[in-house]
Amino acid sequence: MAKEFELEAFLPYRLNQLSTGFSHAFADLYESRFGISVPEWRVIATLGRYEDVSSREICDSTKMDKSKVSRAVTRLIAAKLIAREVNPDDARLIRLKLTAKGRKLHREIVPLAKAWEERVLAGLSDKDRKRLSKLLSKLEESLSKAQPKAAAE
Amino acid sequence: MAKEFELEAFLPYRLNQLSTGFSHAFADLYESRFGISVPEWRVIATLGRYEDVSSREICDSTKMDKSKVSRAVTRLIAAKLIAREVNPDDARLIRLKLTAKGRKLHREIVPLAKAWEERVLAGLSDKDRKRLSKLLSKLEESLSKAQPKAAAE
DNA sequence: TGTAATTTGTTTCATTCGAAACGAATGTCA
DNA sequence: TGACATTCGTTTCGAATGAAACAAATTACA
Repeated sequence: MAKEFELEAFLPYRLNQLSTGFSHAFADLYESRFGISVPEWRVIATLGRYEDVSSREICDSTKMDKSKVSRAVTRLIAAKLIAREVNPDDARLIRLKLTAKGRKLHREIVPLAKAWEERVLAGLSDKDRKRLSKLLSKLEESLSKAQPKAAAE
Repeated sequence: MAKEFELEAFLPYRLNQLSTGFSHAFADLYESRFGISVPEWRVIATLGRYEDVSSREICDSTKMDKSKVSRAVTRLIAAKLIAREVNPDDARLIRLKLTAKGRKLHREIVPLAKAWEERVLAGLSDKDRKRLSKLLSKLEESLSKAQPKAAAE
């Protein structure tokens, strides 16, 4: 029965430190330059990959709360970075897509993201990177099992 | 020049997913049972290891914002889980320590944390766990370099 | 000394958060 | 058809957030 407990070695704590640290560090890079926030960047990134998606699909894919997505979408439309279009088959679904301005931003920010990630991972060998990715996948899998919400049945 | 960008493979995004997912999953376990929040649990965990620390030291060690720590400390004192004591050498520093009630909570929650972590890591071999820990260390190191705040000079 | 700068912890403020309530649209099923 | 349930996206609401202002205590240093 161990009585010592080191918060610094505790997995959720370490992940939290890394997550908030990296998110802020990267956001510092693009927030001032492009005037978008973290949730907005995620919506842009999603639309850069999949055109014509609905808010709900963005929720699913980014696992962001739907009110968060709704607010990000509202701001991005106001900034004319994305456009909405009602789905003729289901008026509840709204088809979102990047505008020309949004595509331009996406083209500029993606290399920035890649360069930034590269710098963060600079100390890791190719083998280390693969290992890291694999281990994170295992954790993701473990999380999805632990989360009763996702495993709705 | 790759034009594809997958948010799901982007490091800060993955870390954020894991971090918020795990934090919530674990918090669900103790919030209802012990009536404490995430920042409060961190303060308790820190005081469980180091007695007689000041708020500032908790800030340093947990990397939480000082207003966050201040609020957590206020609530924990109100709940009689920790006690404050003015440092006779420097009246700005407040020596915090667990009360008997706080130590009891700590004794109960630590095994819970360990068991929970064990469950999350269940799919990983010992070797994988060591690798994960080492890789996270490298990322932590990379982050501390990238953060100009910490490297104040 | 004494004055300015720094440190510590609290509080204020505007913003952000997510859970829940909500309206509108669609689906289900008798 | 009609009644009820469900889904999608927005909005409301109370709580949490972090940056900045702040008071009190200490330190630096002229």
